[in-house]
Amino acid sequence: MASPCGAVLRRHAAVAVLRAAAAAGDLSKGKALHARLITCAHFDIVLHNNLISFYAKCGQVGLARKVFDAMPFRNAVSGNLLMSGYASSGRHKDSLALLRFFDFVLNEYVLSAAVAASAHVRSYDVGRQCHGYAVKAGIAEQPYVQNAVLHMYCQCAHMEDAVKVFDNISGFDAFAFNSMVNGFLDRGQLDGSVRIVGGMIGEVENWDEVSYVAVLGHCASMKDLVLGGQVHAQALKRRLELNVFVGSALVDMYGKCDRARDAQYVFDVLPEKNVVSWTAVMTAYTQNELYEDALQLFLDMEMEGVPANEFTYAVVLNSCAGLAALRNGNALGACALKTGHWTHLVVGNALMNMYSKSGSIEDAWRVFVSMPLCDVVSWNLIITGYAHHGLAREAMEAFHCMLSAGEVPSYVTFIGVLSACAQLGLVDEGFYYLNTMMKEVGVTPGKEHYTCMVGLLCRAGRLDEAEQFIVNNCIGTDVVAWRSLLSSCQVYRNYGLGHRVAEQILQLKPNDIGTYVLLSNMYAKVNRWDGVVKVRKQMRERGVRKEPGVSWTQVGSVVHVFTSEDKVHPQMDQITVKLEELIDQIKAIGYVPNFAVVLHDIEDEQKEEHLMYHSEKLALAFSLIHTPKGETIRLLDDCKKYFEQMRTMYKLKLTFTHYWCMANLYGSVGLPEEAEGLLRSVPEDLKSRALGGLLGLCRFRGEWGTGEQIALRSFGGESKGPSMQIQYFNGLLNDRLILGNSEKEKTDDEESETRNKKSEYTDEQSKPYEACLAFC
DNA sequence: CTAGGGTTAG
Repeated sequence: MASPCGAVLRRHAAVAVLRAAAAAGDLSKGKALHARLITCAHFDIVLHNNLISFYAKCGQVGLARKVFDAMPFRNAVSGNLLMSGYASSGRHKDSLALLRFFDFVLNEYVLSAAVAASAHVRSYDVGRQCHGYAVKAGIAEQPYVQNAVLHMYCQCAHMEDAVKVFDNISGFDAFAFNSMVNGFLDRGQLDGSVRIVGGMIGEVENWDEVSYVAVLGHCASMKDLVLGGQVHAQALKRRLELNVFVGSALVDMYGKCDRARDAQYVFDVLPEKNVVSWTAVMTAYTQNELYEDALQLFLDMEMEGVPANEFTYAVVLNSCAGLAALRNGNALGACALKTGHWTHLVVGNALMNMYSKSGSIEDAWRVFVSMPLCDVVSWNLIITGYAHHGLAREAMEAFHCMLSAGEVPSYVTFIGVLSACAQLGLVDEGFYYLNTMMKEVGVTPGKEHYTCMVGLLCRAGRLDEAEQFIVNNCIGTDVVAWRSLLSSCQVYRNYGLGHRVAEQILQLKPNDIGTYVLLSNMYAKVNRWDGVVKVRKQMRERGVRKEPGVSWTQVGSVVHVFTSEDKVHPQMDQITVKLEELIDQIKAIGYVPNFAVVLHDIEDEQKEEHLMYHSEKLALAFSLIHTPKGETIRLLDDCKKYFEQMRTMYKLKLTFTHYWCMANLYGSVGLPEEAEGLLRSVPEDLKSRALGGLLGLCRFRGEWGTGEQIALRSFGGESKGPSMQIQYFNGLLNDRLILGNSEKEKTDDEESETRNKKSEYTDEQSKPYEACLAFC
């Protein structure tokens, strides 16, 4: 029997049950009650609102909406409940769309929800309108509204507006400070975040855990390990280091400050690890070049049953990129496809990066065209990827596509574009991009761009202009720019300028081996042996040594890394036996042992050992033991890394020898496509000689057909006629060794050394591998 | 019957 009093009682009971069901997440209990209420209850706004609240908390925002739509009268509470329902299921757009249907006055609750939704969808316009409404309604000063507005301006990248709101707040409010720090960090405005963090330091006792995360993010961006350590100490004091958010932020901070071990320690003590903390520690490893450890952690994570997300895939793919581990990268790409993460922007970008760094620009392109959406990073990857691979025309074409797609080029874009211009010798275009277009899009040229321009001028043989350019643009203290000029001086045999440049560089006291090699070579060319002595002396003083060689290969799913004189590999005995066997075999067919070219003298008795323990040889012997007959062995080492650095980062003018060695290395480890691709990028003036390297390889392997094809293709449409090409190829067949035709082929390193000592050093290090492959 | 900010990628 329904009486008014009974109805009220029942309504109170129903509200209590709904709240309990919502707290327990018990959808069916609440639904059953709803069904009963429809038949017998007296419905008012409060009961309706409770139903909305219940459905929203159970994640059934669609049902909550049905209740809302069916209400005869609604109030601000109904609106707010529905909006927060949409917010918690991430449907911020739908939440904003509701505003048009609200037939009641918006209060501070609804407005802060609306402003928060605008922040989520990054809609400055809607957010500002809401702010205006709040000002008119006189509730803009309410703390919740004010903070939501402040956060909205930060998210929508209008820091000027945010600062205005921020300045209006009196006293210390953790929320406001946190939003400001994160806003500045997202925009990369470190000066701004320094100011805000400065204001927070005296208020540590008022920080909440989000403050720790924000300030740690600031330390990570600034690489401020001193402040970071202090924040860590404060977190320990308040037992916050075990909080998964704070812990992950600490891991990230240590990783970005180059402290991988500290990052690992923080991670290890975390009692609850989620996918973010796992990914953060993997990132720390990757950024500190501990790629194998990062990949191992990925497996550990899988073992723990924590599913990877798109960021995880991005990180492990970057580890693969660092290792040039094409097979792992491919497999991880397949996993990402299977788990549905492939379509994420970050995964696509990481895949492109991996393929590009592993030498397969075609695959990078395939990923690029199949990505559902791309951003400026994707375009940069494809442009710089093409430029890296010596495909400057394709790089320029991609750049023009980018412009017509309406994407705004960034700092990185112009590095790729200018280096492509340098490869193509497009001086005027280069200056147009530097002086006109970069201004138009608001990118301030940096050292990298100026260095590209130096390379461009050098490439065009305008060495004096290049020198002037260095001086005019105040990059005279940059060793890289001078190095670029110095190597060009050698190419163009301008030893007068070269000598001057060498003196300049010497004054800068560089600390990398490559520069000293160039310098000593330069002095040797002009017969200034006093200069060579000076270079050696400075090198010793600065403690510059040749870096130990590292090579790696993949057998099954494991990447094995070898260093020179490696003695720790568990299968070292087998490897040594195999290696001795191989060396005996190739000695029998006329191989004369060569020695690694180093700048330091090797004692006679150590020579044989150096030969034996050279890292590439170890990796090769290992691969041969473990790889089925006929399968391709992929062996990569620092040569590739150094080569790419010389070519792209330092913008060095490479000599024929560099290309030859690299192509030969690729060929000898079973990557003839890479060798061919590389040789296609050889500058015109060096082409015929570099081509000889690849043809020689074909000859060595008895691949006549391939050799002929390469000869035809590489010369096709260019200066020489077909018959000449074949003749050239055939002519090479008669030489026992390709390098036999010139004494200039010695590596730049040691030319002076060889001249003095008439020693047995040559650059034919790759030859034994060819022989090995011919045998096995 | 109602509310805010955070960690991982290039």
